[in-house]
Amino acid sequence: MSVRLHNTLTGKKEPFEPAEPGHARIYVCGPTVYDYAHLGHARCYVVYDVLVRHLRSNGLEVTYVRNITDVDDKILKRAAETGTEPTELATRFANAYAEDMHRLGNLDPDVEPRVSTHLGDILALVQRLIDGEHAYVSDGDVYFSVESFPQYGKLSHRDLGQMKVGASERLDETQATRKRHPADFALWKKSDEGAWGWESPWGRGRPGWHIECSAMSMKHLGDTLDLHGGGLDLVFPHHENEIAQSEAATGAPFSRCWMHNGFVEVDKEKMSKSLGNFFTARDLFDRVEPEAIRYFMMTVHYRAPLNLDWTLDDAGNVTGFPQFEEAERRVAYVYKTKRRLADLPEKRIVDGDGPVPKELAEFPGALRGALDDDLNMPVALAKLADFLKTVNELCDQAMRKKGKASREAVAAANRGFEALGVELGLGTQDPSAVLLRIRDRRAKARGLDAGWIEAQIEARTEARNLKDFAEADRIRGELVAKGVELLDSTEGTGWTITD
RNA sequence: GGCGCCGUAGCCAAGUGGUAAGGCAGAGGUUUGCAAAACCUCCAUUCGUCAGUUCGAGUCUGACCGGCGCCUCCA
Repeated sequence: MSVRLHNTLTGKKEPFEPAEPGHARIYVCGPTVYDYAHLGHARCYVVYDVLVRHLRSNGLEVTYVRNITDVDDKILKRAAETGTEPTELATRFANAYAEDMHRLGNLDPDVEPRVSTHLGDILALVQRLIDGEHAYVSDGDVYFSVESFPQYGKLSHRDLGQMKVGASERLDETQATRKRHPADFALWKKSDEGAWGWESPWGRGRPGWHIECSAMSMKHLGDTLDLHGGGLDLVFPHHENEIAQSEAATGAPFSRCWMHNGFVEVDKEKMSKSLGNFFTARDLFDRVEPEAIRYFMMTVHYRAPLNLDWTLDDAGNVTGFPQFEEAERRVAYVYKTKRRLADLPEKRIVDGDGPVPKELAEFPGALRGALDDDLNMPVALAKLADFLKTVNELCDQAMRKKGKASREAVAAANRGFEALGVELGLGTQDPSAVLLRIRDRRAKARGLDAGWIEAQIEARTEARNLKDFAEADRIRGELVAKGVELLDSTEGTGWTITD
């Protein structure tokens, strides 16, 4: 089975085959580090993380490059507003970003190039475009001439003549007067004396937004990439411009496949920094297990919009995120099931006893099959639901009086959890640690003290031992009223917090 | 004006032209001192509307209604 992906360039699902058999070269547009990563970023990078994991599990060697834009006018602006040095600000948010990515369970890219360390490559590429008459110098700026690249618009399927110039009402008037064509875009922007900038053959300045990705991707992956990814908002102009400048420079196709993920939305509107309607990943980490955020990102197909809901109190404060809470329950279910399986007593496991349930045996393949089909993560989660149900059934059976589980079935279940981690990056943590963290976070949110709860449980256990069920139920009723759910078992009484 | 996306149960959400996955919520049940957890059963004759193509359409075509994105800040 081969991986099929939707290619923005052709608008179709196509088999993904790297130019060099067995080795995929992938570039994903990373963030501009002037603020914390929000849920839109989280979604994007979880999507490409799953892609890379899946391609690797299919036996491909993957070189995954994801840049960090640490030189940009937004950084400059934010630095000025906050009285920070631009470099310092960028470093701070780049570090925070790395931490957020780790908490989301994303693997590190193989290369994480930064604009600040690739100025030489950028200058060389700009010069090459000028030499090839695809770019021109204008009053200290350098612009790419879109008319010099007849295929301009092929990615976003638009025609230069039919685009409404200034439709976004964001025209830069200074630039407009320096351009030959309104769609020409800056490769290099003039910086004032003393302002953030670098020396160049055209004077002191800084790179335009698009040129960095061309320069850095070609430097680390060569002239032609197998796949280039990013958010849907990058199709135009960012990726269109990358294609134009790269292909104009090299004459080679820039990327063989283009992949774009849909937005996280709020009230059906795109979540974005400029609209101010965003929640940062960190805001959410305080409320739910980071893995629940990762899980939530997989509940919708990556190209479809993902609408976010939350609840408010009378004062308008955010009280909760139902979708994340549901995702957290599912993540807890994954770990509870994994722990049950691991805790099956050895004496309950017997050799050669009965067939392995097909939901267990077939799960790794089902997971791969779902991801092969344009990274269909919702289907992968549906297969996961079937798998977990069957694992619990296996455990239920084993734990019944005189119950047994076959060693083969247990082994198949373990292989299933392994596949889950490899493919989706879920369920790889220590179950008890995750479950305890979830419980403690919820208890804290309700202002409950674990010591007090456990003292209550002890009192109840004593009452139960004396068969004083009225008292035992009274204590439990009190705890339930506070959101504490008790779980009696042969090993004692555990507790969780309802949400 | 141009390009593109979406509309599936109370909610979320998959769905190669062959007769509606999965999750949440809800209803019964197994289990339990009672619960919880876990498991089992049930829960869309129907896929925004109307036409058309087809033996057959949620899936293809057209029109319409409703929502959204992009057209040089964006993941």
